Amino acid sequence: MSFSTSGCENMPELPEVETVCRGLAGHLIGKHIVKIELNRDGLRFPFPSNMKSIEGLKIKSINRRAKYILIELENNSTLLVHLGMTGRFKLENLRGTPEKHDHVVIHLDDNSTAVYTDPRRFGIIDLFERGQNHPLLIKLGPEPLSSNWDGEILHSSIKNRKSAIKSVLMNQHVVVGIGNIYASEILYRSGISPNRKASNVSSTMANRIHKCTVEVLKEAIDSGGSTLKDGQFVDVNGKLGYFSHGFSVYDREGEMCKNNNCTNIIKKSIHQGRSTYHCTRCQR
DNA sequence: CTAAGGACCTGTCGGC
DNA sequence: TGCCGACAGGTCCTTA
Repeated sequence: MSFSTSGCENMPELPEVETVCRGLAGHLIGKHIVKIELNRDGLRFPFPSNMKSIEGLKIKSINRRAKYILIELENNSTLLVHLGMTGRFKLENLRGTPEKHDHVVIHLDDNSTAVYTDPRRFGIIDLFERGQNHPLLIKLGPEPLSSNWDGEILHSSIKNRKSAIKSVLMNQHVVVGIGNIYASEILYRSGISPNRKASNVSSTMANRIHKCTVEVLKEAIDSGGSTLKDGQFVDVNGKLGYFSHGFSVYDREGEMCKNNNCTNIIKKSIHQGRSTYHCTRCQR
């Protein structure tokens, strides 16, 4: 029995990474890593030379920081994983036929495996010791769903920025976890144009963005979590979460605004080379 | 410090 | 059918 669905794309923003973490946690915690199989030298960065040192260690917990998955092991080691654009995990009770982009296979003591697959190889897998600060984690901004972030903090961190609010929301130094899809979704719900200069976002607007960010991300996590629970498709992919959630504006160019009294058509524009979607009437 | 653009990769899709 | 460019959900690095 395999727990992975096949042929799925991956879409890792905070809710998807959170869903992956929960899926991994349910299957990995308490097990020992008997072998780690590396099928290439690295992904975006070379794998650390001491990767084999985690063989024999027990998996204690799995946490998320921003879009990073942190697999905490015995011996104070932490396996850090970033899914990039196309990374995903497949959980297999018995190792199936290797697929083309299966780069890392974690073999567990019950003969199951967790397989990291990533066609574009923008992902990251690294190892670091607790007490150390991993360089990729140091400069990250606050977690959007924590008490370390609110409308006032957002307002003060963006009030001098000249870029469009959409670009700033995706800046992981300002707040973590928001990517290209949820940036559009959050601003739509906030009623704020993605083109608005961040410095022109008032305190009131910043509070609205904060509230809508929390709502949008939590709803997405909930829909991802519900797909994990049904047992039939215990998938650490995240696609199911997106599917059952549905988007209000993302990828809806030319379609009707979903706001009840609005008959406008969703427009597509480009910020920093990334597609943005919004309603010019509902968002100002 | 901020902002903009290129770079890293493969796969897919639409147009000719 | 084949080729070619555009584009895809991330983020680091360089340059101004």
